[in-house]
Amino acid sequence: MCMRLMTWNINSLRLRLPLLQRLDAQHRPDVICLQETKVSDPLFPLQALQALGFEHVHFAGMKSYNGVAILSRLPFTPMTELPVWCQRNDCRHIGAAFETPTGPLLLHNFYVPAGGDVPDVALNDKFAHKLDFVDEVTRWFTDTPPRRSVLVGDLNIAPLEQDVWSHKQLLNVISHTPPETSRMADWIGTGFVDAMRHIVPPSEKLYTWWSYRNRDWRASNRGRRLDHVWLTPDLMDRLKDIEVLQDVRGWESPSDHVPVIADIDIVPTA
DNA sequence: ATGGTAGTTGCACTA
Repeated sequence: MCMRLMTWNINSLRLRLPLLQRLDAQHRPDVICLQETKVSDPLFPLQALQALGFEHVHFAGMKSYNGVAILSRLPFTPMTELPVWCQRNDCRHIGAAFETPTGPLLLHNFYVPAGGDVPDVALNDKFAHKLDFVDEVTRWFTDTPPRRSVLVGDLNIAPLEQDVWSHKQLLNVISHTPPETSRMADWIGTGFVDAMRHIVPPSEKLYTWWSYRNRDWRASNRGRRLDHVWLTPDLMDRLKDIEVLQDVRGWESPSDHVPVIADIDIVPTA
């Protein structure tokens, strides 16, 4: 038996509820981690999600920007002792603790700051915030090394050459600059494995995001892998498959990110 | 060197 986990930057939960319903019907995820819900907590569409079968829901949202949510058919305990990153309560991280037949499983759902346009911390506060955010998170995982953990989300960094459509042309474009990719290496180095690249070799192009600003995203295919699934090594033998749902980018009124599904076996071996 | 599109909001901001 597998836990089917989906992560998706939905870019407005209320606007794209119909897409979420369609995804649910087609893929039946047990747990969904959403980013950029863009809805304050009092306006969160809890009943619509519970009607889909997600009885257990944890969310942190604000007006207009950011916002993360975990929707689950399985019971979990929300993490309540997580740090406030960069002294801002801007709704970029929540977590959940599951009990499985093979032991506990901790789930982190992150929305890392995008970082603006200019890759210079002296000129761009948003870029400075992005780097500071990753530094703080890295320090925290260094101090509390992850065990039996899954970390997913829109991390807004494409770390490898084949995670972008043109390594050379994007080296000075935020999401693929050396200060970002080196920080991501340090972050994952606190104790995670890049599970997507365990399934799809690093020599192959792999994207989860295509800009709205390209007229024909499929023809130009100028994508980036900004969304990630990381597992601690003690869970890697439980990873059965990962799938990037690229077709969803071509659905009616899509998000600019597509969902990623991970199947994790949670039943004891004989 | 620039502009291209989308969501939320309220005539600007973020991505």
